[in-house]
Amino acid sequence: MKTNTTTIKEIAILLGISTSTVSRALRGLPDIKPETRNAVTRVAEELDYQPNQVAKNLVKNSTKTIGVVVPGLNFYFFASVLTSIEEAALQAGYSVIICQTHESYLREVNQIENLVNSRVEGLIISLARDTTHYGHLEKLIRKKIPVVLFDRHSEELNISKVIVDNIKAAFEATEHLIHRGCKRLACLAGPLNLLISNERVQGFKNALERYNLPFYPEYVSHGDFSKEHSMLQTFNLMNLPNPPDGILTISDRIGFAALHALKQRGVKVPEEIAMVSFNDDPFCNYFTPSVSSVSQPIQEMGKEAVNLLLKQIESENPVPETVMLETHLVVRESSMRKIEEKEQI
Amino acid sequence: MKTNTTTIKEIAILLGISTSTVSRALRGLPDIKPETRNAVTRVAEELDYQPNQVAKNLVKNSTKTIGVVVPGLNFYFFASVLTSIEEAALQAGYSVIICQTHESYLREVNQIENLVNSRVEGLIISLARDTTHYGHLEKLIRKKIPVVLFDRHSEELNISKVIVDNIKAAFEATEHLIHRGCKRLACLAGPLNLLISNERVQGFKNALERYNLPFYPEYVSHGDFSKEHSMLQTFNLMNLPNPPDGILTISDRIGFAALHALKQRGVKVPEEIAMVSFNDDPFCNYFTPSVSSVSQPIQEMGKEAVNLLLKQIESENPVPETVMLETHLVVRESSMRKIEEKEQI
DNA sequence: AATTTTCCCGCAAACGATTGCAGTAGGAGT
DNA sequence: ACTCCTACTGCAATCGTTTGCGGGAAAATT
Repeated sequence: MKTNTTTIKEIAILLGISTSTVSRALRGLPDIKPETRNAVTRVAEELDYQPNQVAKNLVKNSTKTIGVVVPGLNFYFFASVLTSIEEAALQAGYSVIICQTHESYLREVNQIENLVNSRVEGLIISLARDTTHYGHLEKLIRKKIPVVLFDRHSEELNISKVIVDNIKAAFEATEHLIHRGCKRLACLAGPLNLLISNERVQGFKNALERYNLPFYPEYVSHGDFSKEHSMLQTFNLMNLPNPPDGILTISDRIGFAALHALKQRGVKVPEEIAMVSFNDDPFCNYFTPSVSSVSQPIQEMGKEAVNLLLKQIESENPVPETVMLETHLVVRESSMRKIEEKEQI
Repeated sequence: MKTNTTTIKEIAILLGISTSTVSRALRGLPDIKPETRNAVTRVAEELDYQPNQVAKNLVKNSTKTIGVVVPGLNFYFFASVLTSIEEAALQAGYSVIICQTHESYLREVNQIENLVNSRVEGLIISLARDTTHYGHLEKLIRKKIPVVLFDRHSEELNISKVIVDNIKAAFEATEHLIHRGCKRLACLAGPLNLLISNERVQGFKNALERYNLPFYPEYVSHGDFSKEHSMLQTFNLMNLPNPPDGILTISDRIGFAALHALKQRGVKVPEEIAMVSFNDDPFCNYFTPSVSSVSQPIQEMGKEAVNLLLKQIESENPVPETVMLETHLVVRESSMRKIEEKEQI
């Protein structure tokens, strides 16, 4: 259907003046006689004039928008970071366009291309699960389009990032399990090509090593974050001849599914198996037992991502920066088993 | 920083031909000599030419985008509908711009205005909690901008909608509780001005009436969906001289909080209090007891919303349509109390 | 050889705004 | 009466595309 849009030209014709005068009048520029200004604003009001942002963008050669590309909105973590990104962007006078990749590499490439074609002034990206090569991102660098990666990044890329020390975070979470008396520790990880997953596994391993606990490869299981897969991974762990007594899951999505699986099996958490997870989803509180989880500084991540991006947009010759933020472990019931005296730290 | 963008003009100059030829060559239009076409595509490739969507939109006077405005992305329901909207839009060759209102009326007005200024070709909207007057939507009608409301709508507006029969859904959920032997039914509702909340309360009342159960106003409690408020509402119910033995919550967010509160009080669910909720969030499965909930046809809602919108965009004189979709109650543990013989239906 | 047709390609306007510069009218200054 | 400002306003170019129309050269027809 044909939309009713009034243009600056129509106003100009109606008043018998030029479009430039109308434009200036509407924007409150000086050098416009009060009477004409009033006339213009009155007519604009009457005709419900709304400036065409598309035309504005073209002439200004600037859209004042940034694109945000995330794997999905169904995850607490991304939905929340996104909200804080939006907030920070708004403060700076930018609007944001949100895109989901649904973990697909192809979609990621497409979405980024579309955003670039729509002339966003910068991109904040968290990589899809399936992204293993980075030509599309290198292209952005070549085109000098400001980019900031967060959470799901890649070491290969010389791009600004805002991340957390996943190795340290996982180390501390594992350490906590060890302190609570766990001896046979398992880890439910994500896909093999996902950096943050591997980093967390690394932290897990480091902790075992530090505390002289044996590391069995079969105790580290990789999955795709799905509920089904995660539960399967958990069952597999339980079917081992010597099941673990502590599990680190590298995401709440996995953790919740694992907990569910354990419940189905009638395993007592934390008595028989203690558990720590990642992301501190608000639902952690709702579970019985409530779930211990590594909390990421979501607000700050969004804010920092926007900061880094704006810095790039504004500076003439920006250098990639990496901002590393602090995590903290939120201890809840799922990891609080009673410990014997001698083990207490 | 200055972005490296190549324009059609640069290609034209480089090849000593006109921009129109370049434009036609790139778009595969006829009437271009194969050699020139090849030359153009080669240079375009080399220079990483990406068409400026902004300019395209301006001349075509069409953006092939639709705007989606939702209260927030943190809710399973909206995040999911959104995904299915995106899917359907993509199929039809449209991209979507997602906006959150964070339940604020002002934000809703702003976001819609921005989208209109950016010349989206239509809007799919679910109203903010705080939206009580509808001038901004009536303006859209006046401007003949296609709009579809979903879920959170208003009866005052003569606009296309895709909704569910909330009264019926709540009736059935309540009926189910009655069938499971509940006698003193309570309802945890949303804000007083929220239509879907009131509809669900109405369905709740209808069921009580139908089954000759008394209705006590103090058993219907209104809140703002927040965890804190919802828990408080639950405690208040429990503090009544004669606490309920069945609760209908009009959203999982409220339901989960209520369940949490009941657990804190040591109330046995469903034995002492049975519970049914709304939205069928996947987390319903994870709770102990798992939560009975009214499932909404999320996929269809998104698809239908896009359908209705496209119909408006394409037709010359569209009439508002209302699509009402079917819900179904998913019964889980939270409502399955053992019932005595005589009560069995 | 003259005419018609076909095949390519370019000119220029258009989309809806912004903006540098020029121009006009009226009043002030001398 | 002349110049000079000042205060407004309009012209026209511009942003990067698309597109209707016209035109020239080569090929085909007569």
